[in-house]
Amino acid sequence: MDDRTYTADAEPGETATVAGWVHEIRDLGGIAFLILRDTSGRIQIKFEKEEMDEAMVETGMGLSRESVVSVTGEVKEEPRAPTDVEVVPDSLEVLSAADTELPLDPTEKVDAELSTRLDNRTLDLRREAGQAIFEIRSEVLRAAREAFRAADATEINTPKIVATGTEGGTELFPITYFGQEAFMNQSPQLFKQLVAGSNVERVFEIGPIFRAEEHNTPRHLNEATSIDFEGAFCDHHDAMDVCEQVVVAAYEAVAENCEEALEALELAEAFETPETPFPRLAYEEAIERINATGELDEQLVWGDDLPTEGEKALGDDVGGHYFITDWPAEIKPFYIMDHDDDETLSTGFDMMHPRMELVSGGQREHRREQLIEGFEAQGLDPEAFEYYTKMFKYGMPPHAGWGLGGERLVMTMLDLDNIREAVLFPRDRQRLSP
RNA sequence: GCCCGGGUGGUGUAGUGGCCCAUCAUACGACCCUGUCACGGUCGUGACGCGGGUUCAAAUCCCGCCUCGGGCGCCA
Repeated sequence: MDDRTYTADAEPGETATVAGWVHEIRDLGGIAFLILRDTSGRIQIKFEKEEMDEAMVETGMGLSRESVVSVTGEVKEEPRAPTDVEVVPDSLEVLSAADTELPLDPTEKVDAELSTRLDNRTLDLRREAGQAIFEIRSEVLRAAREAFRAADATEINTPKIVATGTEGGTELFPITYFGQEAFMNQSPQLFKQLVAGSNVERVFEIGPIFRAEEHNTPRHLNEATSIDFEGAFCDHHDAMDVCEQVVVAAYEAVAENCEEALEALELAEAFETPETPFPRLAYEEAIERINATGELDEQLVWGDDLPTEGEKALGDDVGGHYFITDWPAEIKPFYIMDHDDDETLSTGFDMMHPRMELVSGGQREHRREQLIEGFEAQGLDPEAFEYYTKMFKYGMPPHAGWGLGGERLVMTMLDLDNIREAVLFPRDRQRLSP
């Protein structure tokens, strides 16, 4: 198919072969128009029935929507055509005929529910808006990688099949590993720390995480893409700086390189890169501001985790991305370091979009004694994490890092209603296929 | 895990006890139409998630199951 021309590249005056899907056929009687769609756009094919090969016209007029065809003919300038050019066909080949009844309508004359769309993702991605989300997602990941490289971080890949969980917190998917009990990893946390403790120093990973929580919300997935950073000789302030850089780089790249996709999503006008620096609110200030909004029935007190309603009230109040820092030590995991001068305060931070939490991070506990105490305080057996704690005996530098929900980044960036829109084949409480 | 709300032609919907052998759009089939661009016109095919119950009468009320979505908790 070397000689195939994208519909967007077809130039008047040349003979070209275009190939794609039958988007629509408008048969006006003596003349008919076939709208052919490919990844680059659409082009009109004109059929003048009295003047063209009878068999070709018959084949063309008999095509069902979404059939795949290849058309060769002269490309002509034509002001009456939708793109100002049209193809006058010499030959037409049907590469794959489609059933006449489609499970969803790629021309978008009729809506489809998310569930129907996910069951028929291939057809769903023939819609401009469907394609646009994943073009943008790809750009977000490209830009994030570039920003990490600019921050001297090395891309790594850590195991997804593990012997023990990471933090004890969320539920894990159990699997059988050659007769041994094993789990799907919920986070690269421990492994990226082990690499940050090497000469590699600064690492990032973009990969899947698995969480077996039976939640059923528009912002949770059981298989998600985590964008992780960990850097040796970094404190939580440095980690927040990198976080901000990566998120802003993603927005900037999308604004610059995804104009068409943003237009397809009707976001071209409204799209804005968040302003930096993101405000950094101490936890204490955050609960005070939430209380001051009066949105909550009960006032928050020191030590409370932030309820969803409170996060939203604060998000509306702040109006953009922001960090919450200096959490009470007791509600952050054991591997997060506490402040030197106040053990009740953690160096843990969250980065928030007004709609939801995007990032969780902090400076890590690199002192082995304290780390082991932390395991015990959280009811975990340090013995089970020997592979991890052992390395803290051989020179573990101070280090910090964070994890960013990739789908949440795309979802909030594009103002999607449901996080499943940002995953090709989402895994949720009830969906295991396709 | 707890709680709430849905499931009607291929798709998206109207219908909350009789007006329904079920509305509308789109798709599909047939016919007409030489510049459409949501092409238009005429005609036609096609559906009440499953099982049980209440009632003279059930898409509509009740129970169970299946299935989808949402809220909370928790989190990325």
